Amino acid sequence: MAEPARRGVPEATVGRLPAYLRALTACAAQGTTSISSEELAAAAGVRSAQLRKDLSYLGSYGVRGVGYDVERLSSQIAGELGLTQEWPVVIVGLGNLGRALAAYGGFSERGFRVVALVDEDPAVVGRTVQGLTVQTLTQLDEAGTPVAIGVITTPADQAQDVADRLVALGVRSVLNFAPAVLSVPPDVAVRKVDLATELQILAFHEQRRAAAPGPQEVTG
Amino acid sequence: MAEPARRGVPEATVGRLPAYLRALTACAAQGTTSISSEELAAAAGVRSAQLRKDLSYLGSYGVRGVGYDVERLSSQIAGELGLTQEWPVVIVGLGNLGRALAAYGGFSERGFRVVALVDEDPAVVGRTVQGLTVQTLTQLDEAGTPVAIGVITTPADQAQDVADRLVALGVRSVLNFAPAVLSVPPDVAVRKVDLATELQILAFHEQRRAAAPGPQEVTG
DNA sequence: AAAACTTTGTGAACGAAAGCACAAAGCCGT
DNA sequence: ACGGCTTTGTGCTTTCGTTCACAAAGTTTT
Repeated sequence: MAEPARRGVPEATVGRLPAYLRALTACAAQGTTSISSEELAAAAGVRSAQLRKDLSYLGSYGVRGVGYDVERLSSQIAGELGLTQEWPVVIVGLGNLGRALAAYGGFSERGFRVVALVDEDPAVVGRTVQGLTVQTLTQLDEAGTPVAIGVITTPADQAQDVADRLVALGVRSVLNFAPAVLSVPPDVAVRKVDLATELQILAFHEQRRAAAPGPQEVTG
Repeated sequence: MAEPARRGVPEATVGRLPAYLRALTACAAQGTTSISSEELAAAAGVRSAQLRKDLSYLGSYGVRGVGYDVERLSSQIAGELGLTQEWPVVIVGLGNLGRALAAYGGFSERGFRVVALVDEDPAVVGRTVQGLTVQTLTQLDEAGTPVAIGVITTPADQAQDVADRLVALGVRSVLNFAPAVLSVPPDVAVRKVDLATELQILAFHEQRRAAAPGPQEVTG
């Protein structure tokens, strides 16, 4: 097991690793112990050449003529994604979306634990949601709870302020659901999920279909 | 106003148009009537050169030495995105996320109207949520309600079946929140929003920080 | 009216990502 | 042990996206 030359996994590859991991997990659940790049690629919705190239960035974990060991590749990817440890997550903004996320089981399922819920509305602060007492950002700060990832589900006009305070708290990874452009220090990672944007992109294609016939696939 | 040579706006550009539109709307609300590419780019979180190139795909709507007319550019982008008409949306799957989306005001705000809510759970079917009666996919089919965009918020194992039935219903744009790879005909547009994937990508960067110091920005 | 200044629009350079195609490497049957 | 078969890993090519840098085009000042 030589040290793989992992100088820089391309961002596009990183974006696909979760899909590979999910497909592998499904395979393992079915009892499959070995899988070819062709099969795994199909399960993950990519081309086999792309899958092999992606995996090559992590090192050589396949066996020529056979394929990949499901168990081995799973733990390799999980390790690469940092899922061997639990990351503490705070959800800021307990509106409809924030509450839905708090209730979502997908967090704990794989390496993430919601350790705090934050809102500034006095009508919500102090209440218990999903077994956690809702607190203010100030209270979270004073409590000194370690937090790695911040999920922002506040209205857009509060998002920047929340982001600033999260960064001050030591959070260096932010998942932003608010429709706002966040400006953060360069060592902070921000990912944006925006429902309205997605719908508008779909509307663009819907609109174009009306004008110019001819099928076209759209990938995320 | 010559016909712009709009043979193919790049997908990457389409993905940024909503952000531009949002920034322009904010400007208009502040009373700004004209804006330079530099300012608008800053508001949208991109480089000015990229903004200008993006806009150039839609045609020339700026004035050299001055900038862009906020009102004019807004309606140009809105038209390009197909936001001049209302798109009927159906939400399938009324779990936590589905209900949160149903309650979310962001739909109607800009050209989208939720016309139906669908679930297969008998305990939910027939109930009224956000002023709409929850129905089954079969009922939706029989009712013949026109639907352009389908939002899937079911568990992963039901997503493909739902997608198939939506496509059969005439839906050609799908927004998929379920962690599953959907296979659809080539003329159907699919966009995927996956919380777990986003968190895992953040975990990757969080993990890498521990190993290799040195700041790096991450864009969505 | 002409000079000075500002900002757009875009050709060209650059870089990242995707896809192709095949040699290398391992299995299996004889 | 060896030949044939399968599948990986990867150099090369092509496509796509971003950034640079500047001429063209407009505004403002004198």
